[in-house]
Amino acid sequence: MEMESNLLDHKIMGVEDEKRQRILNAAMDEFTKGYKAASTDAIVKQAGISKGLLFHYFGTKKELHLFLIEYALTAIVREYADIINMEQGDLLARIWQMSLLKRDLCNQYPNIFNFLTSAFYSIKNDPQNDFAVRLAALQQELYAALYEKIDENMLKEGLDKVMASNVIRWTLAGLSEQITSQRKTFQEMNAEFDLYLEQTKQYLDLLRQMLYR
Amino acid sequence: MEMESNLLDHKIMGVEDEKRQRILNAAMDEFTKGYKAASTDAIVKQAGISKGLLFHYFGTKKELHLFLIEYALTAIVREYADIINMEQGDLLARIWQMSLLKRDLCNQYPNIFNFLTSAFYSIKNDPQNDFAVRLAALQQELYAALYEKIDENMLKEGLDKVMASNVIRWTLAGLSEQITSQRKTFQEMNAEFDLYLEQTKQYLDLLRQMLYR
Amino acid sequence: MEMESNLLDHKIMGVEDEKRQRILNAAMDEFTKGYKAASTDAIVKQAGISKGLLFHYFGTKKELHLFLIEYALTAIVREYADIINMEQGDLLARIWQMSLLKRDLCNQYPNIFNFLTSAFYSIKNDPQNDFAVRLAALQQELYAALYEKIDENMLKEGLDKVMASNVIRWTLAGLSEQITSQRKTFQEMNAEFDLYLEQTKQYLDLLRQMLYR
Amino acid sequence: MEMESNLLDHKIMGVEDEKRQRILNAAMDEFTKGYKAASTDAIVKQAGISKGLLFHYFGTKKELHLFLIEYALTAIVREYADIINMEQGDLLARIWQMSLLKRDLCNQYPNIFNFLTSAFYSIKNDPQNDFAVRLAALQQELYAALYEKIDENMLKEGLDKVMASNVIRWTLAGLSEQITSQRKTFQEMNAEFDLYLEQTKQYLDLLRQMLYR
DNA sequence: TATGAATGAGAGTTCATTCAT
DNA sequence: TATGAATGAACTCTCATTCAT
Repeated sequence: MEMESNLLDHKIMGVEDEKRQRILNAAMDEFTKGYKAASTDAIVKQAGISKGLLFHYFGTKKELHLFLIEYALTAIVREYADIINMEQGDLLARIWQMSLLKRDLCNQYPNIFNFLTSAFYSIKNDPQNDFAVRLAALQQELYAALYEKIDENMLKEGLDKVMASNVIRWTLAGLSEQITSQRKTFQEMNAEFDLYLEQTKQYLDLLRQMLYR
Repeated sequence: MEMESNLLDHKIMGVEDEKRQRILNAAMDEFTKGYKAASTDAIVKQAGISKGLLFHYFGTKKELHLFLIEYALTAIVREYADIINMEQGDLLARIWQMSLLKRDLCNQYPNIFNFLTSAFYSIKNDPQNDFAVRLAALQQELYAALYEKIDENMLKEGLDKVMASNVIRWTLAGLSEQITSQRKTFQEMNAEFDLYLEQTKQYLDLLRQMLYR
Repeated sequence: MEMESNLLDHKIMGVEDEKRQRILNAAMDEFTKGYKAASTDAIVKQAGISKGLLFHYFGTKKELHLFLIEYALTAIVREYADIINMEQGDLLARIWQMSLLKRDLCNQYPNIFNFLTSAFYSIKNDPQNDFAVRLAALQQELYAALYEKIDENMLKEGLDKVMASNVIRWTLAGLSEQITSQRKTFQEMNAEFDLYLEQTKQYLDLLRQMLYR
Repeated sequence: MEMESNLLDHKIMGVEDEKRQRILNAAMDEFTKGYKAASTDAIVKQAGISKGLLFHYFGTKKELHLFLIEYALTAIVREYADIINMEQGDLLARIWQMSLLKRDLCNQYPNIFNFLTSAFYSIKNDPQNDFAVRLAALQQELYAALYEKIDENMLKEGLDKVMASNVIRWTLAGLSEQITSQRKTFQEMNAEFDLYLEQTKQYLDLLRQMLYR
């Protein structure tokens, strides 16, 4: 996962922290609607900057979108780096660690996961975008790093490793989507984070009973 | 599920079958990109009709979109009606029945499931759309009808009924999305349907082992 | 001079004559200011059409510009075709023929010569435009066809053929520019055409005395 | 020719020589593209100063343009002052003197003649610009001073004085434009200056034979 | 003086929608 | 019904100009 590439060289990285955060979050929020449906007007309005400045930083709407995707992926990879590198073969334990870390990430970028889901969707359906291939590869790599390092010996006899990790992944994804599907303000989200953790725990327990020896 | 409402009164229903099919499928294909990204030009081109005719039938792009959603939901409900009404408490068995029926549905409307997924997504993220509430309710109702009629006695002791059905639902959704994520032509899709069924069977078996007594 | 290429295949050629004329003339007028300074708003306003239609016909402002250049060159070549092909070695006589033909051309496209002068200028100063090379070649070819077929025996002893034709060309160009430099409405221009011819005749006489035996 | 007006009062004149030269030349280069096509960004970049400073000196892009025109005209008038005032009635001899002086002028302002040609063009085609009238007058005055003081007795019998000076002027203008039409770097231009002089000499000889007794 | 980040009016372009035929 | 040329509001993007430092 050598993502960090040259993100740090980007113009926007020279901007003061608080402003950058405002711009990136405004853009993530808006792009969650889908690339085409997102309006640069809405972004600058929410970020409290002028139209010109956004394009001064990012050149085009498309470049902004691609930058955001790399930025979000990088942020996640950085946040989860320890877990990714950990030798822990207990996938469910690793997922629990990840859930705990989510709070920090969502404090900084409340919409980061919804944005990425939407971005993968947008790009998948844009056949002209040759970035799609690279992005799919990155996503695959991230999934592999997060979900596939699983110790087969912990699973019930005869359980297929890949199928098991898929059931786990899809269940967690479904739960996550169910919870964020109701649009919330940032405060509400923070308030409910404990609820989210509680539910995650319950599903992880269920999956543990079902899949582990 | 009283979906059929007044769909039959719609102008398009008076059009000859083959042409209607062409129009609806062209629209589903295009709207799968997302509402905003879909182009009415592309729809009429693929359907082989004129711009004016499309708007003669549907009034506006938005009405076309909403009509399509109701139409697709209705088609699914009609196809699955027997299963929905069946007293069969074995959810996994019901899902298997549903999978078998999918082939017919996809023969008529190759893109119907992708379209609906995309449509729910588009509408969820469009706060101005007051149809969103009604649609979410319909979706919820359909999920309840399809996934929640489950005989508790078949589940392992102490297993929460709702959680179990969620795990099942999310797993099947994940599988479905994984398979259709590679864009295919219609012929390819048909060819691989058996593969899809085979995989579905394996996951259903796994879920059965996990969740049933 | 095989200019006519595929101009006739262009969308705009399918439009009714009078409207096409209006659009092309409006565009020539406006582009005479220079490419950048020309406003598509001004063009559609003068042509009495909508913004959308202009872009429906030509795609982009740049394509419109290039189309106009080819169109204007083609019109001139067609108008002067007989003269170009004529075996007449008396350049001054040929130029007089051309002057007489100008009236028809300017009746159809009042600004065609000013537009072309401006267009060559715009393109020469746009280093990114790879059309520049082809255009310069076309211009060169046209000049050669019009000005360089000169019978050396008619010139005074020892007179360089190329220098003589240059003096003629530059003098006529200077005269033409002097006359059109005062912006005129179409009616005025037509009214003064006889004046222009009169002056042309005088300069041709002068050049004849100077250069011919 | 009372051109110098209040140029010396202008802010820019207080700036150190070398820097002023850099700014004026950068602006001339850029404005040669035409007023609208010229970018203030490109000017400051080439001049090596900041955006703010340019506007501090000149107020607006338009003021900069007008200043440059007056500045360039003044520079030419100053350079040619002796020739203008000289009682020499031999126009061709005067033009030869002017050609020799051009080298110095082009050493200081490599693009000055191209800039002025372009500037006259830009302003002529901008009907809103009320400076156009005054500028045309200035240009006319300069032409009169340079080209029209011609001793009729030197011309061939019956030759119209004005027509003769026009032929001379237009021929020289055509030659000049032909030579500078190929974009050159400053070094190249300097290198070819002798070539330019050689050609000028040839055309002047030709004109002398044709027009003089 | 000198900077360059920031602005916003205005430009080119798109596309859902209309309407004469 | 059926067409597709025509419209114009809304979008992305540019660039002369301002201003806090």
